[in-house]
Amino acid sequence: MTAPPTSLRERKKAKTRAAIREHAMRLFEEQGYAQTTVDQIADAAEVSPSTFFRYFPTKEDVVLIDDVDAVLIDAVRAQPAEVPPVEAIRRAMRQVFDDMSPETWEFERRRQRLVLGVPELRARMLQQMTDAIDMVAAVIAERAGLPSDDFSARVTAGATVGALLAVLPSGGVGHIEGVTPGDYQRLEKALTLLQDGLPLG
Amino acid sequence: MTAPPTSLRERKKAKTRAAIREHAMRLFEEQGYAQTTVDQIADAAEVSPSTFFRYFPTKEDVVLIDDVDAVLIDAVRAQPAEVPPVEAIRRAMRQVFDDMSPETWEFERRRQRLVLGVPELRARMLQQMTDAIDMVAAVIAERAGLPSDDFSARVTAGATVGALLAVLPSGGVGHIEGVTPGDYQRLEKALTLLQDGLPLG
DNA sequence: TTGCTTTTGACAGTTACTCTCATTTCATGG
DNA sequence: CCATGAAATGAGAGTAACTGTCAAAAGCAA
Repeated sequence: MTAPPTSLRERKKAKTRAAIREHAMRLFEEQGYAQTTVDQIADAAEVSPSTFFRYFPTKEDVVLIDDVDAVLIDAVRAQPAEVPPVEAIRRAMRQVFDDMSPETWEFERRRQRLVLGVPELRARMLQQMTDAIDMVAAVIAERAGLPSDDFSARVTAGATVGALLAVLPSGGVGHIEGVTPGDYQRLEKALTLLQDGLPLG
Repeated sequence: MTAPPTSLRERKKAKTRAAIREHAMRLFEEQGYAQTTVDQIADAAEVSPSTFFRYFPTKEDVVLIDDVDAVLIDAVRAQPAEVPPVEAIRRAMRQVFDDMSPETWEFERRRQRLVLGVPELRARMLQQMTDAIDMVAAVIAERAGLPSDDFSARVTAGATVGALLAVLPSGGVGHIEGVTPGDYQRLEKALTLLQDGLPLG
C-alpha cells in the first residue's frame, strides 16, 4: 500500500505510530474506551503523553483513521463507464473486500467493533460517512459526465450510503461484532434492493 | 406544545432552562461555539456552572435537544395506510413544516445554522439522524404489517434519510444559513426523485 | 412556624488537550 | 569521524469540560 519508508527516522516514526495504535486498541478492548486514559496508552507505548498528541490529534483519532474509504472510491472510479452507479459501487465493494489481506480484515473488524460500540466514536464515524457521500456523489456525477455537485447524483449517493448505513449492526442492541462476512452479504443485498427498486411507491 | 407547568418550582425550572439556552445560543452566535466557555454561559444566565450541568449533561446538548423528530414520526404514523412509505414521509414533512409557528421556525433555523457549522455538533446530529432511521424503519414496517426490524424496511428508511441528508447544506462550503424554505423544496424534490426511481441502473 | 424535599452553589478532583522550552536524536557536508 | 543544523521528544504549566460531594437555600405541606 504505502511505500516503505527509507530513512531510519521514518522507520522509527512508523514504529511509534503503530505501537501507540496497537496498545491503544488493546487497552480499549480490555478496559473500555472511556476507562482508558491517554496517559495509560502513552505509558504502554513507552512515549510521553506529549508525543501521543503529536501522532494523533485526539484520543478518538487513534481508532478513527480510516484508509478504506479512499481505496473504495478509487475502485468505483475504476469501473467501466457503462456500469450504472449503484452496480459500480457494488462491484467496487466486492473488489476491495476480496483484495483485503486477512490481517487488514481482522484489524478492520476490531476497529469497527470498537467504533460501533462507543457512541462518541460512532458519531464521528458518521461524519466520515457524510464525507463519503460527498465523494461518492462526485464520482457518480463524474462517471455520468455531470457537474460534480449535480443534484440527482447527490441524492443517489445519499440514498446509497444511507441504505448501507441502515444495514450496519446498530449500537445499543448489545452484540456488536464488527463487520462480519454475514454483514458483507447484507450490504450487497441492500444494494441489490436499492437497484431493483425499493418497495416505495 | 407542552402543558403549562403548575407549581412555582416547575415554572422556575422552565425559566432557568430557557435562560441558559437563550444565552448559550446568543454567545455561540456572537463569539463562536468553541470560544464560549460553560462558565461564561452560566455567568450570563446567572446560575452556577454546577447548575448548568444539571440542566444539560454536556455543552453540546444545549443546542442538540431536538423535539422535531418525534413529531415527524408521529405525523408519518398518522398517514393513511394505503399511502406508500416515501410518499407518507413526504406528506408528513410538509404537514409538520406547515404547522410550525414562525417563532419555532426561526428558532430551528438558528439551531440548524449553529449545528451544521460546528463539526462536533454536526457529528452528533448525524447520530440523532441514525436514531431517526431506526424509528422511520419501524414505522414503515409497522405500516406494511411487517416485523419492526424488517430488512427492506430498514434499507428503505436508510435510503430515505440518506437522500435527505445529502441535500442538506453541507458544512465546509461556507455559507450555511440553516434550513431555509429553499432547502425545504430541495428536500421534497429529493424524495420525489427517490420515489420515481433514481437513475441507478 | 416547623419539618421534609428539592434545588442550588462552592469546591476539589480528573482528564483531554494546548503551548512553550530545553534536551536528545538523527541527517549531512566536510 | 565529527561538527552543525533540523527534527523529534519529554517535561511542565495552563485551560476547559466534566464529575462527585456536601452544606446552605428555597419551595412545599401540615
